[in-house]
Amino acid sequence: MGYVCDFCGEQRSMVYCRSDAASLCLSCDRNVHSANALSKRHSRTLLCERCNSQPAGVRCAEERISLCQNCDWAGHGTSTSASTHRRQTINSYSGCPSASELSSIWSFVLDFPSRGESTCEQELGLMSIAENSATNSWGPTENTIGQSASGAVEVNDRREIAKSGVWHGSSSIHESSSVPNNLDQTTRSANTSLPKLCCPGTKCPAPYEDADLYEDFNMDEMDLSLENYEELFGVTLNNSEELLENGGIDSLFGTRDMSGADSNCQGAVAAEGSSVGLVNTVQPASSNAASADSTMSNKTEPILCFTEKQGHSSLSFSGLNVESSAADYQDCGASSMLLMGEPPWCPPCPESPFSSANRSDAVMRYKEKKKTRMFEKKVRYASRKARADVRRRVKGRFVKAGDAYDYDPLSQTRSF
DNA sequence: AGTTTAGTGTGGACCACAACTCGTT
DNA sequence: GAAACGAGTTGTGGTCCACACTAAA
Repeated sequence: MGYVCDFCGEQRSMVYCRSDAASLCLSCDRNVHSANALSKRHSRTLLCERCNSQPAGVRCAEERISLCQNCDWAGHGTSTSASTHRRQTINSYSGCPSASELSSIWSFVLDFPSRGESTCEQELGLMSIAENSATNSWGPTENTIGQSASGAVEVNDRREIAKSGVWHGSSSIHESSSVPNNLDQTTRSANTSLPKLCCPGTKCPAPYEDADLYEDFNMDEMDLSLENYEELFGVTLNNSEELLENGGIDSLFGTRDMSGADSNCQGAVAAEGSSVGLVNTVQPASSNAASADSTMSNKTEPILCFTEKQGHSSLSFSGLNVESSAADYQDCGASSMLLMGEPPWCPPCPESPFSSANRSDAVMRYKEKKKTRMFEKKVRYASRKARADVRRRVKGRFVKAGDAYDYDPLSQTRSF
């Protein structure tokens, strides 16, 4: 069970989609989840390599295996030797990431000991980033890469970063310890001409000037920074709480749609920043009413927004300076890739009130909170949805089989 | 400034029935 | 304890409608 793709039944499954409760190979994952705006929002993660039926939550660096919670507990919770294994959090993504992008999320994905030879991987390698940047709906990729000279980030650079597997800006793998930061050169060069990120609530000296600070940079710390908005930005916690209540980081970063003219990031100032990794990761996004709501309802409140205009990137907070418009987002597709991991948004610095313990506590709290909250309608039973999708109706209501209908989803015809 | 009207947005109810849950045998 | 069975419950999407809110007259 779970060894082969639930969709094609041929390839070995690699990722797990909770929404569909399905294990898929990479190509089917891509096919299935590029079908429509809703499917693009499905959150997927790697499949547990032990039980092959559950979504993996961690990766054991020692065993080089991705494990679900149960298998992780079984393997590491009991054995004293194994319990010391270094483990990385594996988080989910949505949208239609390309091969490069996937490999940047899961830097280890290409050297799975047991799966490296599958067709999926071959296909993975064949999927070109050009194809995706031009055609897929994974956010405004064409806008976020290939910057001007000042931006100094080109697609090639990005690919190199991806290859290096230490693109922590987007990787959801949290390995904060001591991965050599190949990003240094790129970030340094980029940072010399790009605005610096600054966290008003903290006293980070020359933030992000030191490329080491990028080391731990990914989305969950972004979450964290919002969770601790007050400390970080000196605004009332209510605002950030409400922001989170209303969809929080998901809406801000386009993991949900934002439709219509109201979806523009209502302004942004305060802190501007950019990072090579982040440029490709934090994508403004797309068009979801819920998200629009959240944005709307908080439009006078601090809003964190990433904007990209003519090669200039800026990551912004608050709600004043409009650097982006709805048009910027409308092409983002339903879902930019959502990367959840440990977010090094505001990296720890000596003066920061954030001790690492507090940080991890805050991350835990936020993750717990996020887990228990339903930000959007989730289809629990795909089979029921499939049925409902094809059922005939009268004025939107289901009708008995054989009865007259005025709407047939399959044929769009009427029986009377 | 206060009242009325028109327009817009939102959320809940409704429908049939396969899938699911749970208790009983 | 496991399996089979039956009864009750749940969840699915498009449409309608009541209600709340806003802007204009």
